[in-house]
Amino acid sequence: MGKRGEEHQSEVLMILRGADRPLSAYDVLAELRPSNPRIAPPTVYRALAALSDRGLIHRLESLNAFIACHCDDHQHAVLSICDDCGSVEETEAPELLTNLESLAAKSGFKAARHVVEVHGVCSTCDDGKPVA
Amino acid sequence: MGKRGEEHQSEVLMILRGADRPLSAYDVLAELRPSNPRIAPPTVYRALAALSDRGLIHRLESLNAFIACHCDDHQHAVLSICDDCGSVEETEAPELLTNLESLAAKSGFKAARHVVEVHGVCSTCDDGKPVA
DNA sequence: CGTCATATGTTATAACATAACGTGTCGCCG
DNA sequence: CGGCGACACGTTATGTTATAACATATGACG
Repeated sequence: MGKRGEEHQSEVLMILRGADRPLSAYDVLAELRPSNPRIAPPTVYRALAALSDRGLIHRLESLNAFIACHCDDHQHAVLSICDDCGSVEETEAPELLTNLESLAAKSGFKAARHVVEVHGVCSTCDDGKPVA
Repeated sequence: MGKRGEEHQSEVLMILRGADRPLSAYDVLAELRPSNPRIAPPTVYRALAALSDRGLIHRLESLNAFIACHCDDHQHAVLSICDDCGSVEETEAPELLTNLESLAAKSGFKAARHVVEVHGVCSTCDDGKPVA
């Protein structure tokens, strides 16, 4: 089997980069199937976990879905999720996340990982309905 | 059937208040079963959704689980989740969340709901292993 | 060349969540 | 008072997300 794992990772990354919205693990699986008919969920999840560890994708915890990362600073990204069109914006906010850590640290909590997601309506969708 | 729904809500709230760790919807279901043998998942999810709307419980998106809320300010809570013992601390951080909103607003995004969760190790667990 | 450690593939199932439909309750209007 | 319409709740069934457990392939090393 050798390096099939890494090949899956790059294939998954391509798929996510080509998507204009978050994809679930099973969405990715479905896109993988044509070229890899016998692929199974654990393979996809392993590839997603590895890519996430390497800082190449974000997992959207509140959506159970994934997007390719476009940040310089993967660890300090804030994700703005449009509940209307499903698009996601990445914003880098190192200061805010530092504040968050120090806040937690006040009670002796050692932060290792952050989940910062904002749900709302993106500017494009908001323009479509300025009044209501 | 009348008010059975609200009765379920208060029973669910009691269960969550009595728990010292986050409970999944199915954990709650299991605790409801003895007194309500025929209860089904949608009933539990409806009760949880209603309690969440009312600001009485938090949903932990990164855990797919729920805790009772002890905050004054439910909307502006930050949740610190110990990956070691599973305990969760609620911290109120209205300023931080205001900053978060204005950050998102810079690109025209209208925030409606936040998910701010920090994973790490709580002070109690950290004391247990000061070196490693 | 054997065997051990590790990564990957595969099967099966566990855990989480909701769609869709049936049924009871209540208010409203005749 | 009785029927009927709206809505909430219960129930069945199923869809979606995730991982445990085991099988198999690969490569390192003696």
